[in-house]
Amino acid sequence: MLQVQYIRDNRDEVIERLRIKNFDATTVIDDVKILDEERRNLQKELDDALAESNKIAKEIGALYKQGKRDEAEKMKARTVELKQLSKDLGDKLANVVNDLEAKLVLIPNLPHASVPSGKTADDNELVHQEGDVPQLFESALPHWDLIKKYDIIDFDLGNKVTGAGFPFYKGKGAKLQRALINFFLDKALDAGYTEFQPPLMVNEDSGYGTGQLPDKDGQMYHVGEDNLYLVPTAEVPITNIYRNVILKAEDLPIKNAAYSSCFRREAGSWGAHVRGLNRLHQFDKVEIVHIAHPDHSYEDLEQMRDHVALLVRALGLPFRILKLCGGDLSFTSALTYDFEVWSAAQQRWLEVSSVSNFESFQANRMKLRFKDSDGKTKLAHTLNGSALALPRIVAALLENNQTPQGIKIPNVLFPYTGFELIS
RNA sequence: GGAGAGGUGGGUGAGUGGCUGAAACCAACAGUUUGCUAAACUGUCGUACCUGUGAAGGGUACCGGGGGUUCGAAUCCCCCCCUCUCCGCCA
Repeated sequence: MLQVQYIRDNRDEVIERLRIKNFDATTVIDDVKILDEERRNLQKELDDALAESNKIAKEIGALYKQGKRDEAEKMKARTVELKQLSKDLGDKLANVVNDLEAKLVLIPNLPHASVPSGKTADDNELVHQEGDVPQLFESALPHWDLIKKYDIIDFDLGNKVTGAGFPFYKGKGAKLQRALINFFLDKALDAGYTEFQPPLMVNEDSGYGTGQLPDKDGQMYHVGEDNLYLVPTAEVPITNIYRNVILKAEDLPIKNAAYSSCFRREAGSWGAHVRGLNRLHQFDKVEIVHIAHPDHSYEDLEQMRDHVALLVRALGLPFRILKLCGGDLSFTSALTYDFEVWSAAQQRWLEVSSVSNFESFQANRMKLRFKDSDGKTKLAHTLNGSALALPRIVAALLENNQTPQGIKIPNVLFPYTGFELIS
């Protein structure tokens, strides 16, 4: 969430920039200003009342020591009043703070100055495209048929054992998964990332920290018995490592990478366009997370973008990079690049990575700060991106690389798969 | 699952009702000394909010979380959470 102080000092600018996200913030910002002023006034009154209480308590203590019981008893009358007063003020203050918070969480992150205006995904800006679109032979199949033909991924078994969206990977399909994960992780290590294996369940505080809670709780699987959530992405545990932490400036940037299974309920988002591997309840992903100095976070973003491009390129997949327009940008993001690979049999682009700079939006919520060289404690910037998400990469690989003889594995994966063809 | 112990500042750890936002030590930072390193010495050394706003200064809150007793709570009482140890079970 945004910092109150920033809103207070830059009202018009905030409203103006949020227009890019097609968000009219006028009312909520003015509410925030009013509530914030109320909060400060109440705070002052409360502090004054408590200060007087403290002073009297000290005097009473002193009087008791001198044996002046009567005088002490007399002073107690005022403390009764003050106690009631501070209780009332405290209650009022708590209410105002609650209302203020409730308003603040409604305000999206400010888009970066370079974000194009626009309403839908059609307005996203194409910033890069490379690779040749493969020409498939006559009897080429979409991946959901290929996986059956070669018996490498089994949705029916998943349906039987768990339910829709939980496939089994078998034989060379399973090996291919493992190969991709290891390939992605090795590349991350080459690029200077620290590898983590995070817990696959997180507590409530972590859900709030990265913003899945309170709004998007329906998207996570909840283990009620222990009040834990299955991670929708490794971003959640990896970023929450730094919740309530004050780092040193020289620690930045922190670059972490983690492979994890990801669990998403995807309630209400199923349809014809999400066949096969296009959308799953459980999938695998390698995630990269940066904690960056505010002055350099956009350099980090470019670095991450380059890293993801390197991965897709190495796999030989035609891809394009889009800069999301204001309307398509997520609530929490300031700037996002989407990576899409061409899926030859489906004849469509599939999103395989989303690389975002959240600036201090997440950091403010989870109190992720650092001590800068000027001695001041400031909010850090958080960034993350997929590097990469497996299922759609697999879908594109299968479709694009199919030949009458079988599916060709990209060269870079040979050392990991141990085979060159799925036949 | 059973039994017990415990949660205090970056760390160790003192503190059982007012003189404690918190001893001491360690770490860290700055400086003095120094051919270099080390050592020694000196100083600084929590966070948030309000006020002031160039800084300083002042006020309030925070000793796992919440509530209560009291003029006054890290300290007493109640509830909750978490961690550790031993036993049992077990990948």
